[in-house]
Amino acid sequence: MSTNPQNTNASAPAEAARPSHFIRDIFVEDQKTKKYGDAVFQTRFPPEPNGYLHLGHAKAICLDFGMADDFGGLTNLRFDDTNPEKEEQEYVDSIMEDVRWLGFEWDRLCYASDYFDQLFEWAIQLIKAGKAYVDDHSAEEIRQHRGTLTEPGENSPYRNRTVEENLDLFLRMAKGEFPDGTRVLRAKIDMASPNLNMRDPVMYRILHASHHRTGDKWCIYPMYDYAHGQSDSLEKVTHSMCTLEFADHQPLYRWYIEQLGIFPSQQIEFDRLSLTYTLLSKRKLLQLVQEKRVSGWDDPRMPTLSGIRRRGFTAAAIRNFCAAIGASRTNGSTDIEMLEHFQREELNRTSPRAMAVLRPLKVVIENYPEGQEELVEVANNPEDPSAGLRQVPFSREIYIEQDDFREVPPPKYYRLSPGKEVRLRNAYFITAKEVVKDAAGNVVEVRCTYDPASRGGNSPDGRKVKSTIHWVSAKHAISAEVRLYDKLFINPNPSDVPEGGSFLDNLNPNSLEVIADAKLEPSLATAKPGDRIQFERMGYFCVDIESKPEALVFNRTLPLKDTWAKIERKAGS
RNA sequence: UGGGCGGUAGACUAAUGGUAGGUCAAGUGCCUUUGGAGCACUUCGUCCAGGUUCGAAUCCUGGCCGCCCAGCCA
Repeated sequence: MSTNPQNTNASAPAEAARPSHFIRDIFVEDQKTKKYGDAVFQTRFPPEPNGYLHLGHAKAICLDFGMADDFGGLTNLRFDDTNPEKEEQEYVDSIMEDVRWLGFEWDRLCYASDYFDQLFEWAIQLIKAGKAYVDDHSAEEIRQHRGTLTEPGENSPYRNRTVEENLDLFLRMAKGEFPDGTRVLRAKIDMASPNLNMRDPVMYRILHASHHRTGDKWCIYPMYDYAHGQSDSLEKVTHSMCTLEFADHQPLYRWYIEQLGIFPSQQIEFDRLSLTYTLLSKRKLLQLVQEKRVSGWDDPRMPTLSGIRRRGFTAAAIRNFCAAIGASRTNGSTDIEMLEHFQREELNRTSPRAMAVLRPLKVVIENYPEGQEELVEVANNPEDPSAGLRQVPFSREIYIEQDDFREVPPPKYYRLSPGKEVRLRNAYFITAKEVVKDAAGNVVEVRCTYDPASRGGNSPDGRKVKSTIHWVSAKHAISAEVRLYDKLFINPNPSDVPEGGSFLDNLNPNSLEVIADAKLEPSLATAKPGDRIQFERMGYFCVDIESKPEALVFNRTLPLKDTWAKIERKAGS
């Protein structure tokens, strides 16, 4: 079946229960009425290999493969490669990788280009039946004859050519006798149809372009509408799911199938995924890549599957998210927080913890013996005792987060400040005594004392402390580059721009902050690309693909929820 | 303005003529060696107007609002 066992986490709880939605209802009904007899349900995921897959495709993939899985059916991966000018092998490779990463395996690998011969034969059949004709009009002339949304189109003067003449011309088109754009093959339907797709749609255009799979065999290529339904039909696809903008194409999808008398696949349209603060348009994502607004298709800020994978997102979280949003026919916009929720839910459960100080502030513990060091025992994951324990070195000089000390604490600030006591996680209670400042008046060091009796983090006298902060022993710390990623856009709807503006105006100038020299606990020295770790109190991170043992690089996947930041924000506003 | 498709809390989504429910977000409290996590509680909704019905989010009529369509792209 389609779920790839390599990508399912055996220890993970069952994925979210399948909520009902209208597509599931159709499957249930078709199963009940045995609409397709004893044949198993067949679906397909039909990307055009002209870009990288993104979260919108993840929704489609989960629906195509997920529905088939749930009903004992099969799913094909089919590349919709009818336009040689935009399609490349690089994209087909990335698409296969992404589908598998998401956790799915196709039954058959197909290409629309596999059907070029059959499609050509069917075109001849339609010509012979008087249902298709060669039009000598230019693209411009065809457009002029198409009419408008409110006015019918006009018949082309070439519409009534004889079958013989159409056949001759079409064959010569295929032989390469005519230059690009000089003729097309059109279906003869109805130029007065209120549905513009039915106004004698183009079936074939002349394109002297090399195709990534068929090479130079063809110089005419079928249009999407002429290829898609028949491809579905050839693969015996029972449920052909696509997005809402194709609803107007359904009459044409059915027209070709009916005229040809072939297996009747049914098209079902659902709403495209729209996410706040996120752009899910291949064209615009391509622009970001080409204009180098991001480092590439796999920039961790990109909503591409390769981007969020590099960012540290997990396939299971994306699947759970897709299950939660379901499918409908309403166009709305899902809060990005929903996606982040499912990601945090999984990472909280599965990520080992470590201590890392992103913006170091030196702390000297004055009453801790000079030269002394010790190992403290720390849980790898408090959510998962089976993750075990590790030893973390402690010594007289440590780093804490700059944010965890305030010389003048604001109200409700529980962390370190002069005279206040806090707990160093898994280590000791310390009390701030005095600060050391540089010439500019910045605090560069905090002098503290510790309570030797509080080892492990509890005082025998039962004394409570308001806050626990993380730390790293200065002597043992390792350095790493940490990349803090934030939303790529500042506007919930990146496409929402004033007249004459561009979505680029909504780019978040602070979407990436690089910390060159973060201080990490030494256990992180062996972290490998792809490893996911929670830096305690800071967020979920993963080791970047560029990371090397001597030059570690961590990406922030998501910050932890930050209640203090919320309090501060409210106090500030 | 022709055609197609839709409107359920701030967001997404159930309820298929019979108690408007779930998730996210927001808020309050509890708990806590991550201001994390967890737990409990709370706020907030059927686009409008008529009609059918014992009963309407659901069916009917009429409005209003939103999205899609005039590529030899998919």
